[in-house]
Amino acid sequence: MTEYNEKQLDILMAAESLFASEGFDGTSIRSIAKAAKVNIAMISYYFGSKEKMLEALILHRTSDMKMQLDNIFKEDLTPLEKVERLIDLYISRINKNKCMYQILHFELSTKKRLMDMKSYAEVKQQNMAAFRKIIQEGQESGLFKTNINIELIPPTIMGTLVHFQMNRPFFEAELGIKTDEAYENYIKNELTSHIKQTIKALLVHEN
Amino acid sequence: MTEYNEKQLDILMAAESLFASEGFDGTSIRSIAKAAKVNIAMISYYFGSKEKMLEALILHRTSDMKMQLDNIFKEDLTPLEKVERLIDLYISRINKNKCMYQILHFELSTKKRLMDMKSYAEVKQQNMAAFRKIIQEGQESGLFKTNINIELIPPTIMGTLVHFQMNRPFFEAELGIKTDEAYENYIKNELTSHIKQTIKALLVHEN
DNA sequence: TTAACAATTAAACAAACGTTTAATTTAAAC
DNA sequence: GTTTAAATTAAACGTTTGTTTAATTGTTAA
Repeated sequence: MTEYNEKQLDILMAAESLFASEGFDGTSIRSIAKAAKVNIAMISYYFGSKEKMLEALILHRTSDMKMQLDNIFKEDLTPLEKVERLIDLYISRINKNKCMYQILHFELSTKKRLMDMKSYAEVKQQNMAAFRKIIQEGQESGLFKTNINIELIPPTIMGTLVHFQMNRPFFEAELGIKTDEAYENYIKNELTSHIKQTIKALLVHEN
Repeated sequence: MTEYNEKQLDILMAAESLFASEGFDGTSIRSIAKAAKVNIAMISYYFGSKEKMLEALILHRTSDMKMQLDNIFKEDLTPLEKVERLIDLYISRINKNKCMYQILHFELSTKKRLMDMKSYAEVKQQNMAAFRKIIQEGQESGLFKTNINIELIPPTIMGTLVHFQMNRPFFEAELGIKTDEAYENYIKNELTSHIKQTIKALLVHEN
């Protein structure tokens, strides 16, 4: 893991915020330099180019994620509890890294900058492997149904949240949400329990 | 509904495809003109500016969607059949308008070009109202559970599909999908039935 | 103190950008 | 055939873009 000094981190954080709200192509290095309070030449000086800085940023954040993931799945819980724990983890992580996911979303969908994304793909693979293991554990103990498509459950979990975030203005109007706090609370409570309820209904036999 | 001549449609279609794959800021009017085989001045001539052309494009596509929606919900089906029908509609529509959804996704998430999007918001509202009506119908007849959050079901349906599309390279590798045809078939079959199964499990009392 | 290197700056660079101009061609109407 | 307006063009416009240069300041070590 590469280390960055304070000024380099200033640049990366300013870039992250701007890339997320304006897009990579919509953000000039002059605006990044201004936000980070450094000279525009510092970006090329430290990172080589605007594009290499994006790579550095993505690498920086995804290696962060990898560390977070490792600290889970060590406790002794039932498969269902583990699934719920994983949903909580997904949601909090996406919320914490909103900007980075925004950027990743666009960069993944565009063919313009076909950067490696190897680091991100690794995180996703680890995620999927861990998830599959939990589900199979639940299936073997007879708790979970077996006629399900395991690979498509994470898309349902993450997709629901991301779609909600993407259409925030619409749902704020639809649900009468007026403050940032109320919005965050809605995600923490209603949205989280909707996702858990949905996955539970899909997985667990009704008795 | 504004009508466009053939050349104007050429421009709009070229722009749609490029905006989707390169992003709005990543696409130059010169590349659009080249793809549409017109002089670069024709874009300003017909639409006023690059940004106004994007507005025209979004308006053009969303008014298309509004028309499509009206032709549903007239048949005599059970609530569950209607839900399944709606899921099919969602999926085929997102698939048919992949490019436009790509563009909308980015434009909604960015604060850069705060265009009205009134037309799109209308479509979403109509969608939600129609969906709510179906669910309540099912609840009143005792078929559907009542402890559910109706507003969050469309995000689960659409989010699952969009997340799958967004991470296409990952899922192609994960699922061993090698051709475009196999990918489209996977969406038509496995993904569609996963979504139906999930929503059904959430909505319907077992047996 | 001086040598060496890192950090920082203002200025300049060519290239690409969206848009406009002014001239020309095409098409339609009379 | 002439007139009138629309369609189309190449060229130029002024900005903004990402990057580099060359000079200066700051820091560290001998």
